[in-house]
Amino acid sequence: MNTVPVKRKRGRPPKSQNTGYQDTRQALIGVGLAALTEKGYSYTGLDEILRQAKVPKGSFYHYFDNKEAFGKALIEAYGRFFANKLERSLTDNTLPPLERIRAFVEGAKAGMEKFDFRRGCLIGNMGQEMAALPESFRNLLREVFRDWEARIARVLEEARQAGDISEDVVPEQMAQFFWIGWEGAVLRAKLDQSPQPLEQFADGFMALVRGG
Amino acid sequence: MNTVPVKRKRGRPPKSQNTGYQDTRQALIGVGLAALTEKGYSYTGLDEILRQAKVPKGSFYHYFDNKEAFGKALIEAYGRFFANKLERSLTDNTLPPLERIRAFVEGAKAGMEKFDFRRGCLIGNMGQEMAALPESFRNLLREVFRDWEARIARVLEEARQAGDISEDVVPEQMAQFFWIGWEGAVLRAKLDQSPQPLEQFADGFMALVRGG
DNA sequence: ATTTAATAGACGATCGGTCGTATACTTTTG
DNA sequence: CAAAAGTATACGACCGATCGTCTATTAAAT
Repeated sequence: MNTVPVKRKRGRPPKSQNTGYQDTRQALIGVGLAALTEKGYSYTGLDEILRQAKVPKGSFYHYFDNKEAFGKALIEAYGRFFANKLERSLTDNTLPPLERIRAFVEGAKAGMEKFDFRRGCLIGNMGQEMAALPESFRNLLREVFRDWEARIARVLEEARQAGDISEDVVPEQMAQFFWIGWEGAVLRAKLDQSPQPLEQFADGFMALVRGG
Repeated sequence: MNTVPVKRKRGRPPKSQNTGYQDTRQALIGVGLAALTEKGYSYTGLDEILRQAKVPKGSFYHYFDNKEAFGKALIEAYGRFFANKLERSLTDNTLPPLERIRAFVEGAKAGMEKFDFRRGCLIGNMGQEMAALPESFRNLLREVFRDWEARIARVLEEARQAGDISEDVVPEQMAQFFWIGWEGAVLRAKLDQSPQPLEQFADGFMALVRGG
């Protein structure tokens, strides 16, 4: 999630040494992800991101139309990053389906702990901020949730067919329940600076799907 | 939650007509609650609150030391307001315990609908923002949750004794689970502009406590 | 020579916060 | 009891810092 910035001269850089146009852009996105998972969109100023990425202010608007476009890029980047992380746990066929969800939870716990529970979920942060955000973000955020939901639903369906969970749970509904509560748990973990809310929610969720 | 502002003359107002010192302060808090439940602390500027409350800037700093002190007053005001609302549902003895929680959920649904799902929970908003907030807010927010938790736990204990829910649910733990997930549901309801996440979570929660 | 990637720096708006002053009520004092 | 002193509330101009954005300019690439 971090990219090393480069010291640049004024004017167009020579082709030889440059690792390409994407470097600066990637640096901005990397720093942006770190900042927004921590403090959200509204509170994070461009200056701070630019300073951390060591990218001059004038350059920002070369790579992005405005802050809104930057925000969209971050949503997309985070959605992809997280879907990937999720999929790594959820497709681990050495584990039974429910254990894979558990594995994701453990991974997330470790991830939050690593940053002392300062960083949460970028999508959750922005969802909460929605009233202060460009309306164009709403659908992007919802689509990310729909994607994540589908991935959990698939695993629950597997669990159902394996007979690990009650016959009458509807995987799609349970998956929605999972992400609703999960975002709440992340929020609370940040507030309490503890993994306990994540565990608490995960335990409840497991009991729910097992008990039907 | 709203207070009507009055046009004031310069200087200290005469005692006869004035409804007292608390008027301006109350107007600020009323407008502040509306603004913060919608957009959070960081994004809400004092100027906006002052404009809406029709209170000049100079007066603000007469009633509050700074924005931080104002924020604390809002947390307290909201905590009290909400605990009250909560208690009205939870002590309705014409209903069995679990139905009272359901009643709260219905009330909250109506409340969010009334404002087109723009306003959420001030405590949840600020919890998510915590990384961008004065550290002094953290304990206040946690205390509010502890208070709300105790109230739900009490009802769950009643339900347990009435035999409405599984013997082996631990009321305190379930109450924590409730608020963890509830804040997630409110977040999602704002994003989706729909009461469905609130229902979805409530249904799951009910199934969980019943099933043990 | 023209185009394009990249930068420097300034722009107006707004941020939280301060200050001097106007007015009304309360307390102290002679 | 009246005048003076002190306090409570209100007002809005102003401050430096920072916000997101934009224009002019530089230098490499074609």
